Amino acid sequence: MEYLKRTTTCGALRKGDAGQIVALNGWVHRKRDHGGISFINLRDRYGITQVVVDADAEAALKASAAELKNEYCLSVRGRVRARPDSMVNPDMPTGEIEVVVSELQILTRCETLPFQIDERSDAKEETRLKYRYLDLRSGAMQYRMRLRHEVAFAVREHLASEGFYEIETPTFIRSTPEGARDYLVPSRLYPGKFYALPQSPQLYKQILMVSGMDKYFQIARCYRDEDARGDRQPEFTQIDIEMSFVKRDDVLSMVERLFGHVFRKTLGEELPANFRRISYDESMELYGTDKPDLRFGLAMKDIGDLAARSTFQAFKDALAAGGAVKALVAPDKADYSRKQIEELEAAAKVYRAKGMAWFKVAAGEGGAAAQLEGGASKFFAGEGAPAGLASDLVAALGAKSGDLVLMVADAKRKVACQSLGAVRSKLGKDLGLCDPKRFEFAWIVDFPMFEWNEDENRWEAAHHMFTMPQERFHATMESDPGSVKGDLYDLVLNGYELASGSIRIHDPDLQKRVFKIVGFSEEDAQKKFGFLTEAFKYGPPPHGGIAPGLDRLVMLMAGDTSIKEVIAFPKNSFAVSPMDDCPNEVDQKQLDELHIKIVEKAESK
RNA sequence: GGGGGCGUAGCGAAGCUGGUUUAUCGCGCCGGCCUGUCAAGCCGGAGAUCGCGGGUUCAAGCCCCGUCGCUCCCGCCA
Repeated sequence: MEYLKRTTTCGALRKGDAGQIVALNGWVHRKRDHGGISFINLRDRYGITQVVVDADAEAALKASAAELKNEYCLSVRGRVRARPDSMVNPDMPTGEIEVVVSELQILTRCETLPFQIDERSDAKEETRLKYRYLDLRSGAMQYRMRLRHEVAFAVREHLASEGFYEIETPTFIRSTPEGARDYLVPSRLYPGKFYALPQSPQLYKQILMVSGMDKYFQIARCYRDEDARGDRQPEFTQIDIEMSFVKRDDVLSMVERLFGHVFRKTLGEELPANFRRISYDESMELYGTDKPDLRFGLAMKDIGDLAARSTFQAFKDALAAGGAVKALVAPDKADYSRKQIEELEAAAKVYRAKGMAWFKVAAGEGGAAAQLEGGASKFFAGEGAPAGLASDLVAALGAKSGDLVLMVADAKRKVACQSLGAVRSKLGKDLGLCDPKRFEFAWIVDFPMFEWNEDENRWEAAHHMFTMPQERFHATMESDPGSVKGDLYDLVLNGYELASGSIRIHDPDLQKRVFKIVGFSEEDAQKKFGFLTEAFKYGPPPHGGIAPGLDRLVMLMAGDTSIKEVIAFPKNSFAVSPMDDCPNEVDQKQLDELHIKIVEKAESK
């Protein structure tokens, strides 16, 4: 049967349209049947319009209306009517009008839903993913998909305006070492050989610079076979960018302009022209992480000197072992219960802290210096503690009466910082300091170039092997790899790493030295990256780039905490798609063609 | 690889220390009433092998063992 095609959408009609005859297509969002009269909220992507089957409608029409259930797909024709003043719904954009139905077609029917499609639906993620097509009908998901589209569009708009070319790179590439596990694609034509799906287009974009493309970008799908997290999926999308003849600050300001445009266009939000910059070392010392949430302060302090004067053996041992003692002031939280403090300690222990010490600050009597109370106070103010230590500590922390002080010591400086940093994050959340409507960007710069791998007893690249070591370290690179800073930068937003990038090495000799430090022999380099080193023999330009994560960006803009919310068809935490039950077995014939044999894992115990 | 949490009707939850029960509640669903609702309202109804398997017990949704699934985190991963 020919269906009645819409003349407008469910979000379009206003008071001025009264009197018009219109046709609408959409889904029954809700129905209210009053016996004589019935109201149907008809929904499409553009909005919701109330359509009315009046009491004096003909019998056949009333019969059709009586049949309607949620999510039936309809076509209706009717006259737009201004609602009487008392019946205007100010919460609906179309609330001043309704459509009086003269013709109603049920296009398709809908079975009882597995969950309700509205703002109140609180179905489990598992169920939502299985019926993703229904979940995507909800207003919240429609908003997320629209925002994602608009962000991607604004990215293209802005980068094109700055002269970038969008260039596609292959998704079947050769497997390269380092980084995450690759997803592999077997080759039918070449038995025993495999393509890999790219973890990122890193090598291609550098080669495009050698090709003189000058400014490249791509909204690129990336694949990493690692365990999922709230902000991680096996496949995800990066706004991949690379530029020639630039230095670090050129890349940073380009990104500041890009994000400024994107936030202005999509959220109407004005970002600062420049984002603050924090060195990696400072970020670790103050916030215990390289991706601090800067919507709140609660910065940590180093109290090593003061802890050394205390009688707290655990602290002194940590310091003697070359570690650190870090402290954090929770303002006005002296009323925290034992249980609340234990919950904070649990957060610290996740990052391998052995414990968390604390004390409360109370007013001294008669204007005397502040008193320490409870927990570890006796080590600073008790018997045997040096006179004045307590007040020195309170002064150094800038604490006042009524504050709670939290401390973590560890023989490893990083463990102390990360653990108390986790406490800081939890405190920020618990105290409601993480307003999802606020966007606090920062650049983290001066990352270490190399990290010592304790298991393998060797240096490895903290970022990747093509990162430029900062020039001031070129002379001492081999003698002291640990102190070399790379020309590296991360963009962080509200506690998430939003982008990561670097200036790359374009000098083949320097590249060889870096390979050597991370134990990558010339033969290895030749075998794995031969095409790149070969390309770099032919006049490569100085270049650098960055790759903001589109999923995380949209997630934060939408106020979500999982990128699954802003991906149309995500995988669950076990890399499975519950809707289509993927991954799944394939036919033996397909395996045969690919020369692949499945070997059952032997039962081991 | 490791740790925390969860699994009770289509959905979301409650169910105390194992026992006065026929496993409770809200939404949804089915039937009826209702002319202005917009999370409509009122009356009635159906719907559950309490994830699965085993064990302890006079008695198990609740305790024990195993197993499957989901979720968050550490590791891993830029």
